[in-house]
Amino acid sequence: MTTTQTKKQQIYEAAARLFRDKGYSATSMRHLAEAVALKASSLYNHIGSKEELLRDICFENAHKYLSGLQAIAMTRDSNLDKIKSLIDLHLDMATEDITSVTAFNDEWRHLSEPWLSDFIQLRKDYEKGFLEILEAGMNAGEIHRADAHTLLYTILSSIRWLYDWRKPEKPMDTERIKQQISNFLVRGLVN
Amino acid sequence: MTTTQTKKQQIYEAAARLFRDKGYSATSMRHLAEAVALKASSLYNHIGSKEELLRDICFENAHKYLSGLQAIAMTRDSNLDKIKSLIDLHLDMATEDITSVTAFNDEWRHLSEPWLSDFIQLRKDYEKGFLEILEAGMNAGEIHRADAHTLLYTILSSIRWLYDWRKPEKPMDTERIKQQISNFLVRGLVN
DNA sequence: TTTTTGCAAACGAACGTTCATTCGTATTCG
DNA sequence: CGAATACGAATGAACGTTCGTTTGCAAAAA
Repeated sequence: MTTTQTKKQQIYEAAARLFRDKGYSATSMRHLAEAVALKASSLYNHIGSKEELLRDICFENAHKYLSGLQAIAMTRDSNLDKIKSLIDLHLDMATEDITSVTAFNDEWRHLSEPWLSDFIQLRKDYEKGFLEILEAGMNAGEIHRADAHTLLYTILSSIRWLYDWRKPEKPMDTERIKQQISNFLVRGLVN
Repeated sequence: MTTTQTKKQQIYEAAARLFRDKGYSATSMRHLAEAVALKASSLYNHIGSKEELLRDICFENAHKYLSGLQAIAMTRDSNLDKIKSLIDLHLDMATEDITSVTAFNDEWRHLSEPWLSDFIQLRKDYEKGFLEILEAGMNAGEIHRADAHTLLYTILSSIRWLYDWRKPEKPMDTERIKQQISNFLVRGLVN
């Protein structure tokens, strides 16, 4: 059974993919319309504006990351296990929705005020929560001591290629790749 | 003594910075002109076109990476030491020229044919050389066995935040950060 | 019938670029 | 020397094109 999508959903998915492939600025409404078999003017029967598309995509993903972080933070797991869960969260988001994550990492800068400030605040909140777990892990002797900011950004960046990589030359086993990345990062962290 | 720059050099540097901050498509010639205290039409006394700027920046960096790789590959170092040198190469490029590296990693996709194909070929060559060293390191038992592509892309991505990160809140000790990133990655690689 | 959807046409704005012209400063020539 | 010439650099105006978006109206769905 192929799940039926509303035209609005189709537009949002096509927009996310185009924003990823060409970037927000290089994506025109006429291109987007073509991707969903419409004319540009018809798009406005379903959406408000081009920036509204970007805005919704960015904030939807930001909230996914934040709620994922909060769920992990309130468990009773060890700090190392929390970090492993966070890495898994990023890997899952990257593999399950390879289009939208780029918006969260790259295209948000094309937001205009006041949403730009709002988004930056959400990102800061996320980083703060992640940093606290990293530092707690260091204080507990679970992970190698280093500048937490450096570790955080290195971890976040290292997963970017998964949704950034455009050449699906082989449908490689996603689970295997995820585990290898996780292994690699955790080996670099643990004491 | 402040070294005197030609207007052309100023334009290229401003362009690299704008391409990094706003992206190629969102950077207008009128913006760029303002950044070097000119009117848009005056830019064309010094440069050929907007895309020529992108092209030169992309290929200059691509060749820097490739020559760095070749120099490292022909040494008699162990494979692990070669990988350490490659990581250092990326860290050095990222910290010494924080503007242009983005072009190499992100903005090259806005090139048009035939330069786009040429650039992709250069990137493939680079990846091939890096992969060979990684695989040799695995065969020699120097680094942990895993899918080499996965390791390569994870390493390359993990360094991106250095030139991507826009908030120089503290002038943190660059050498310290570089060493911590290198430590983190090498710990994840070694057997 | 009322509401939703699609489209052609058109809007002002911004885009990269070209053009004729001007200004200042060297270089050449009488 | 002074006058004539050449040239690099900067500019405002305008070009054709594309941009995001609006409008008015027809067809389809409810």
